[in-house]
Amino acid sequence: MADVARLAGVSSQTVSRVSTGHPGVVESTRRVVLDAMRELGYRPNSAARALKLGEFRTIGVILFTLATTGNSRTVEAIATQAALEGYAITLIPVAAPTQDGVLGAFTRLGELAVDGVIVIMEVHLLDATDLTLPPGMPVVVVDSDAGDRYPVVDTDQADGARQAVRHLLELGHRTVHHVGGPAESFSAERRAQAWRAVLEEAGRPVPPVERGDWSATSGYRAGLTLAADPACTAVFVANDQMALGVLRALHEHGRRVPEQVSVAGFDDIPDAASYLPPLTTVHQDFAEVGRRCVHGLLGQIRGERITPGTELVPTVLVHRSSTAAPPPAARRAP
Amino acid sequence: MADVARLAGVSSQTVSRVSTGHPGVVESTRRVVLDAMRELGYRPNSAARALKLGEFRTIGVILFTLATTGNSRTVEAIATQAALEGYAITLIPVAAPTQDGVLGAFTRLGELAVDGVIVIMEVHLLDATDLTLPPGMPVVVVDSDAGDRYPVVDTDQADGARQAVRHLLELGHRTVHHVGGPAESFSAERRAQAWRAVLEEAGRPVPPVERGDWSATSGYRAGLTLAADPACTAVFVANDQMALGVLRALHEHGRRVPEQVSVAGFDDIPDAASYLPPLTTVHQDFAEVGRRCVHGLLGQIRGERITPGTELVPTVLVHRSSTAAPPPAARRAP
DNA sequence: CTCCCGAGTGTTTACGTAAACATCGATGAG
DNA sequence: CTCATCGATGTTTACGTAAACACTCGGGAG
Repeated sequence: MADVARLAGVSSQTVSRVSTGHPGVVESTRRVVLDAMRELGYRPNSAARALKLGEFRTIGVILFTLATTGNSRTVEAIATQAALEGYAITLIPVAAPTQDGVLGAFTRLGELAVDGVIVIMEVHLLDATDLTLPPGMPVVVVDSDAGDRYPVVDTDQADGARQAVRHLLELGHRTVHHVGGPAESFSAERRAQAWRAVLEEAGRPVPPVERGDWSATSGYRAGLTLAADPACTAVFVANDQMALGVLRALHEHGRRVPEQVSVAGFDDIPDAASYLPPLTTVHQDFAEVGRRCVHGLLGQIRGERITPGTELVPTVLVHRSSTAAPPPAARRAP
Repeated sequence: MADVARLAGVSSQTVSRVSTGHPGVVESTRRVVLDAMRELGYRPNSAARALKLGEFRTIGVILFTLATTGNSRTVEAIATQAALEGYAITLIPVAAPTQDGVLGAFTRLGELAVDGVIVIMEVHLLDATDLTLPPGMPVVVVDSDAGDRYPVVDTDQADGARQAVRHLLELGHRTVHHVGGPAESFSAERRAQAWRAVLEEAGRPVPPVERGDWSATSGYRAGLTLAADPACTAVFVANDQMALGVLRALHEHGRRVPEQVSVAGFDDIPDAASYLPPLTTVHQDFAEVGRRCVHGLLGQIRGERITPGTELVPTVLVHRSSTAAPPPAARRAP
């Protein structure tokens, strides 16, 4: 900066004013400074700037994995929105979904140059670990029921599940089976709860839940059990990838979808439209989740009061070809 | 830090020595300082540290999107490996795959606190834009043919494609059709070139290439054309998601896979094992790509000489159920 | 006993920036 | 003509840290 000032024949403070876009610099001076900057290839040192300003203009994102569609799309949305607001994103991967792993990530966070954190993680693990967020660190949580302590942004899991299950009941199915996500997942839990609630409300029997780990392979395993049950005419699967596995299991056992069995998923990943058959599923608006996370976090960073509570992003059921009325034999007597 | 020093009754320099783990501090002193740190909730200011040391211990990653499996898995591998080395990852999303978008990302990069960059991007766009990497900024490129100017790490696209096409020929198919990725993609281009080369080498006819944009939907469109061509008995698709679309198109037109048409993909995304039928595909080792990127970049950061050239990560063909010998009528006369 | 050495700790300084304050010159009102 | 005012620019300072150097003190060699 001093070099630029010397070359431009001004003080370093004027260079600073130009580089931060402050007003009160006459156009001719500004031009000279910009030329000098270009000539010397000057670029501001962000460490010094951060030291001076006390802020990094960076947001940390703590998560387990980018391998699930939901996470990677949420992160992308967060990154895009943050960039729009002039913030960068620092990824803090948790090595393993264990207490130690989480603890390690939070320790690293403490040493990291971030103004706030977005935590994409089941709250169970947050609780199990006696992690200490650096005091005063703004935080927003995704995919968790920590609404009583932190601001939480999340997809309206329950409503999405309700829409899917009601849709299947309205088609005339006597009841709806469920392939759930891992028990530790709060999203999975809420989808399962809503499924159960709709069935109970309608006075329908509640079949036992099959469980998977979100992967297509685990969905396939669950599907094998369902395919063997002739009473099963409708399945609500907790995500699209497991639904893919369920479709495969049903297909391999000669149970046609949707003629004999209806299948509905959750997420509406792009591939779902190309499944065999194209999947009816609950569409999640990941971009909106990302947007609200960043908005809430920047609010805190700018000093707004922290308001715990959960912000829900609405979902919408996308009808495709994997759901239909049950075969006549299985139809419920009126 | 001054407060800690006062409480511990030592100089701030001793606090610094403790916090950076320098030797030459006697155990008793160390303990007192650590206690003081804990009591005051001290954590080092990374901006000041970065300013003093002239390094941020952060790597920037520039990419278009996390929506493709390849990108998100590569990023995850990079993040994990970087964390192991004590580096954080800053994501720099490119708003739009246009020159302006790329330029914007590189401009932001200039102001960002990073010690080096990993660019996950087609080199075409790098070239089209007159972007200026900050001089002296270490860089590693993925998915590009910039090997003459930058160090490049990439999957061995050509060999993977060769394996897939040869496998199909060995099964007895007269030739192999191809559904390629977008023309701007270097990966897509190399897969297509290798496909063509194998066919020409074997003296087989080279059918026209169908093109998609990596999405399942675009694969479906390409598949519709192929399904209408009775001479088509084998297809090599440039990624698994498009292969999913091709499978759907073939299925809807009553062409059975693999009895009538064989399909091979590229990527080996986890879902591919659950397609109908499970997909034969080329497995990419994204984790290894990420590892080598970080390794190469850290080498540069530590001052090793830059060695342009491409490092190829091997691939392996995974045999599943979507490929088989062609129907007798289509079999090639010996 | 003296001197030197080295381990342990303290003091000084600089990293690059921007806020706060100081200065300067031109303009317009009285 | 003088002086207050205001816009443009310069000077000083502090942000929190760690390297470089300085100092102290105990112990061993001569």
